[in-house]
Amino acid sequence: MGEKSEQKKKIIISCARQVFTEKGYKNVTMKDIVEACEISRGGLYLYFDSTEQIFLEVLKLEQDETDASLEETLYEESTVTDILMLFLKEQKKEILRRDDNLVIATYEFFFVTKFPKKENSARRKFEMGVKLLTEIIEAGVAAGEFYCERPIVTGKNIMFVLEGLKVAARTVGVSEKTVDEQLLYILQGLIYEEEE
Amino acid sequence: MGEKSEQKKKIIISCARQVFTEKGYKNVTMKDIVEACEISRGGLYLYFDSTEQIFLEVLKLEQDETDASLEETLYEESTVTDILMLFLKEQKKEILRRDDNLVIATYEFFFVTKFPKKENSARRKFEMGVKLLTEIIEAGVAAGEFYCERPIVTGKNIMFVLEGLKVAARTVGVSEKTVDEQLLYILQGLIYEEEE
Amino acid sequence: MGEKSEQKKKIIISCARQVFTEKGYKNVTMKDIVEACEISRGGLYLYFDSTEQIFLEVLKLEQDETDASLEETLYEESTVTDILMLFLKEQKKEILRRDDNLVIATYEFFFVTKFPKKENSARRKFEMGVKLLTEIIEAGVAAGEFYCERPIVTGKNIMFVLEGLKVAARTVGVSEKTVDEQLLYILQGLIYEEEE
Amino acid sequence: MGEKSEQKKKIIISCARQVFTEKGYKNVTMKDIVEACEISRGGLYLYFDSTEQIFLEVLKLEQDETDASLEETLYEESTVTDILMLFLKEQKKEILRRDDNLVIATYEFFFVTKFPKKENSARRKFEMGVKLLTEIIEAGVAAGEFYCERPIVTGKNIMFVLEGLKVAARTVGVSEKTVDEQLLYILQGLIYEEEE
DNA sequence: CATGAATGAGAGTTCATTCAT
DNA sequence: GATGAATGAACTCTCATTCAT
Repeated sequence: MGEKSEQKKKIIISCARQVFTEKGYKNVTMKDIVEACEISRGGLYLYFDSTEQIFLEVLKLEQDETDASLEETLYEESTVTDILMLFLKEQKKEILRRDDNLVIATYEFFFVTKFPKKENSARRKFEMGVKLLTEIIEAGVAAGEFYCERPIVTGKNIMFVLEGLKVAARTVGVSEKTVDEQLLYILQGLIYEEEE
Repeated sequence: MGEKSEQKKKIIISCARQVFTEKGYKNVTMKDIVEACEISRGGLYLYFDSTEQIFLEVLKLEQDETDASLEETLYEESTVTDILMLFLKEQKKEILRRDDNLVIATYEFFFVTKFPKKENSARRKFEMGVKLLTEIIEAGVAAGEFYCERPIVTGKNIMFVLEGLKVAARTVGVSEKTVDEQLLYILQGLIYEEEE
Repeated sequence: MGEKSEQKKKIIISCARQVFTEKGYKNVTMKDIVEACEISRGGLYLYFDSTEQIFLEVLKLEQDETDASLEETLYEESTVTDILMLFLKEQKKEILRRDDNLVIATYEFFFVTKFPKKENSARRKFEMGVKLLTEIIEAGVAAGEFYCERPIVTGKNIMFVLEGLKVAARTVGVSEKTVDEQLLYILQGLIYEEEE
Repeated sequence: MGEKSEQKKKIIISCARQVFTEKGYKNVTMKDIVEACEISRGGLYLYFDSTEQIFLEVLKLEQDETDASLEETLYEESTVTDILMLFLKEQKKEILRRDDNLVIATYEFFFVTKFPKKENSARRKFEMGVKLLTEIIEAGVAAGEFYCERPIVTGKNIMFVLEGLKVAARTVGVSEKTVDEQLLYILQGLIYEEEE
């Protein structure tokens, strides 16, 4: 497959992403994707063999983009607290976002497929989150902005809270107020409070 | 429907529960349930119209049982800390449980079905968790065992962490060590530390 | 599946037989059979999973019928020569029969499927033919009607000639005259000629 | 089409022959041939429109080669019996040959295609076999080596036996011993036995 | 001439749902 | 009420064939 094919592949992945966003993972058929791409039935099979394969590519693309945007924006901020707040703000967006949103499909996917533990991109994403938070916290402690005894455990804790919020938002429902409340709670748990 | 019918319905729900436990929500077909119940194809339709309906009943049953068992066991303990620890221990079991386990199916279900907000039993369960934790925390504060400024927010926070752990255990994988670490972290965040 | 199902199965096999007769083996699709049976698409799958399975049943039925008819008719004759002639006459019919005829489909089937040597019904049929001929010849020799040194080898030889005629009739074409000529040749090779 | 095209055509036919040898006739798709030839999909259609057309060319090539080799080798032998034995030995090879072998595909082809009687190369081959055998037998009779009343009928008979063996070898299975037995039987039927 | 991406008809298969018994 | 055979819509996947480049 030449360059052109790569181009086409990307278009398919992009259309498919939209479909997964709307219907989740398991509900999506090859036919859905065919129709979304305005491609022929057989045409799709030239590039991909199954919805699973396509979804994996969607995830890969997703990850690359996330990685890039994180790096880019985070380190422009001045204080560690600002960085953390920016991170949490991004998370808030992802938690509450209703429209363009792969979160559900991703959960479904990892629930259902017996994923080969390595190459599990969700895990990578989670671990990167923990690492990032840990670094931020450590930097904050060093800068005298934060108080934290075990940054790694706290980092993980925050990631679990965020994960819980994401899921809850899509199952039981979570109000923006609740999200704000929780993010503030996280922040306050870290910020050094002199009066204590 | 007479008594006999009620009886039959219960049998179906019980068999179906097993199926959902094994295959999640979306993967389960009416055929699967028919086979598990050793009932006739048409017979099943006398009681239920869809897997969705059946799953809702499974959830309802589940809830009743959970409610009952919670009430029962919790208030036998002596100290508030003990009660909290017992609660967390139960949660740990649910987080790590691999075999008999409706968690995945439940998530899937609430992801996919545009749930009628009322009657959302997952929400009720979550809220009950928050309420229980809040009560425990308040009792703990009153007893001088805990320190906590806003019990409700902390209660929610704990529930989100637990939710995050549950999901993570089924997607990216979570070790028992990590679970213990997080539960301990929760506990330590509450217990009044005099030296501070 | 109860008795009624058995009934239905037989109807399907019978319709399918017709289809195989007309189109050979490989050309037949499940759809063809569905249409021939005037059954629903899914209905067929209640009874059979593949054309292969159906064809095997057709063959089985075929065999049973052949076995029965052979036994029945053969032993009514008076002299061994008459018996042999009757057998050959039957074979002639099968060689030349153009209309109701599974021969081609059967060859195709055994060409293409890597048949489990045992359970190969074509083999059984061939061997039964050899056995029958051998017995006839031996009886003929005993009765002083035939001359033959090694009845088994001759029996096989005759079966191979008949096999060759059958195939040739369906590939290169064989005239009735040629068939008669060959059958006569076989007969003359056996009948004791005193003048020699 | 120029010389170059002829060249290409031959390459295609040669590759296709290999494919037919491995998969029979009906199982071969244009795709298979495209892949075997390492030619482009569209390219193949410049030369041939269907697998049928290609197979016909394969057969033609086959025939030319067979013709040539027969002529060449046969008439080097000294006695008629030797010539016949050589012929039968060649046939034995073809009967038992498992690997490089178009026999099955050829049968399949002539079963399925409603062959235009003329241009039926299988028929030509069969008739050439009969003619050759008849000549050999007649020569043998003239030389006093064979005894035979109607050489043409006997020639046909031998061809039918060989045909039967070929088919049987590919359907019900035939041991080498059986082939030898039959070839010997043919030979003994011809050789003049003085003691009689 | 040559390429190979694209098309769409059609085969195989599964399942929710109905309905005569 | 209960049964399970039957239906047909929908999905997956393959391949002969075309056509812009």
